[in-house]
Formats: sequence, structure tokens, C-alpha cells
Amino acid sequence: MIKEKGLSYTQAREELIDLLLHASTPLSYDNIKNSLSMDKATFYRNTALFEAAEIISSFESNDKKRYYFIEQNLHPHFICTNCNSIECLKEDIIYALNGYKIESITIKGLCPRCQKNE
Amino acid sequence: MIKEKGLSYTQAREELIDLLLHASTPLSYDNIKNSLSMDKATFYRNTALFEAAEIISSFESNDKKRYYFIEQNLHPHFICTNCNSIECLKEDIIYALNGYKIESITIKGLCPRCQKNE
DNA sequence: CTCTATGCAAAAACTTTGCAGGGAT
DNA sequence: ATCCCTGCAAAGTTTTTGCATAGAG
Repeated sequence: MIKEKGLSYTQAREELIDLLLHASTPLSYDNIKNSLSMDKATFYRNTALFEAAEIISSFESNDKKRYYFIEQNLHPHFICTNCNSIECLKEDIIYALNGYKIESITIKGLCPRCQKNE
Repeated sequence: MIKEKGLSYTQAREELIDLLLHASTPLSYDNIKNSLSMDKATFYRNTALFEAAEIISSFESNDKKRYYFIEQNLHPHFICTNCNSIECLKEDIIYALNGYKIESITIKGLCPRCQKNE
């Protein structure tokens, strides 16, 4: 997959792809720093590279960048402003916005648990 | 408006409300630091306060927080990953997500101009 | 008069960059 | 052998915090 995009294969890149591919939710550097064997500079350089190659996408939440694999079915990510949890929403809300190319959708608000406890 | 939410009135708060109220697009501290008469600490303290009071809402883009007035019609904000422009989208994509309370919607991608020049 | 808001400066949190050495082809 | 990748450390950016003073009620 790495080579398909014209990037050279390295162990760090494989490790990163692997982590993101199997993640159930978008990951920040902070989320995985303990299980990463690479330096943060390498993490950030490679996520930037993968993003440019359209292998992964990202959004920002709580001053952190979160990265996730681009999949066929673009699904929105939900960020709870109360408990700060991140969720992948099932609904595929792919509306064609005239002329726009959509890469990611992020929704902020209260998740069901937090809304209940208001 | 400030007092309605139980906050005390100050000149800095009025200035801030005024700027955000008349902005055509969400603003970051960086965007308006030159026209602000308050310190950045005051800016951030008050935006946090207004956000808690549900007067304004925010999202993050390019490592910066952007703030905007909460309006009746919740409209999505579009962030172009190429030219970094921010746009308010007209379409009111207010889908009731079962159990979730939606506070803001952010869409990243390519704006029409940038997509054309690809 | 009291209690909160503000400015300033310093700190914190996250990400990026420079450079020298290591690894891929 | 060459050129790109990586780690380390230092710098950069944005936001937050501590503290003394100014301002609102």
C-alpha cells in the first residue's frame, strides 16, 4: 500500500499504517505514543505524508490532530464537548455539495450519555 | 445579551461579542488580534466563557480555534484543505442524530475553486 | 467595598524543523 | 553509493495560568 502511492517502504511507516488501519477511532499522537516505536517527529512527518498521499485524513479536536484511514464510505466523526469522546457515526451522510470535494465531516455536540445527564 | 446569561458586563466582552456578531465567517484570535483592544488572555478567557454560556461555538482549523455566534439555523462550516479558506455553507444540514445534540458541523475538503485547479 | 475581570509575563501543550547519522534501493 | 528517512534536541505556534492591579456592581 505504501509503495502503491510511490512512497518508499520503511518500518516506521508500516507500523503507523498498521496502527491506524486497525484503530476503531481516529488517533492522536498522544493516544498512541506509548505503543509507538518511532519518534514524534517521525510520526508527524509520516502522517503529513500519508495525508498528502490521501491514505489518511485528519481533524482537530482538543488541540490535538487525530488521524484515520480514508475508507470508501465516508462517515462523520462525532466529538462530545462534554466527555471529549470521539465516535464514528454509522450514517453515511455523503451529500454531494455542488462543486465541493468532501474529505471529512466532523460534528461537535453532546453524545447520548452526556445529553441524558444534563 | 451578556447580562441575560448571568455574566457581568465589561467593555472587553462587548467588544468581543460585537466582533463575532458581525463577522461573516468564524474568527480566530490571530484573525482579529490587530483590531482587538484586549489582551489575548482576556480574549481566550472570554471566548471560553461565552462558549460555556452557549453564546458562541467553535471549531479548530489549522491549529487555531475559530469562534462564531450560535444562530438559529445551524449551518456547516467548510474548510478548504488547499487554500485554507473557511466558508459558511448555506444548506441547513440539520439532521437529527438520534440522542445526540449537535452543536457544530465542520466539513473539510476542496472548495470549488481549488477543485477546479486540480 | 467586595469580588470578578484584565494585563502582563511566564508556562504549557502540541507540532515542526535542523542536523547528523542510519537505512532503503 | 546515493538519497531519503529517522532520532534527538531545539524552536515555533497557539492557548492557558499566576499574580497583582483595575473595574463592575
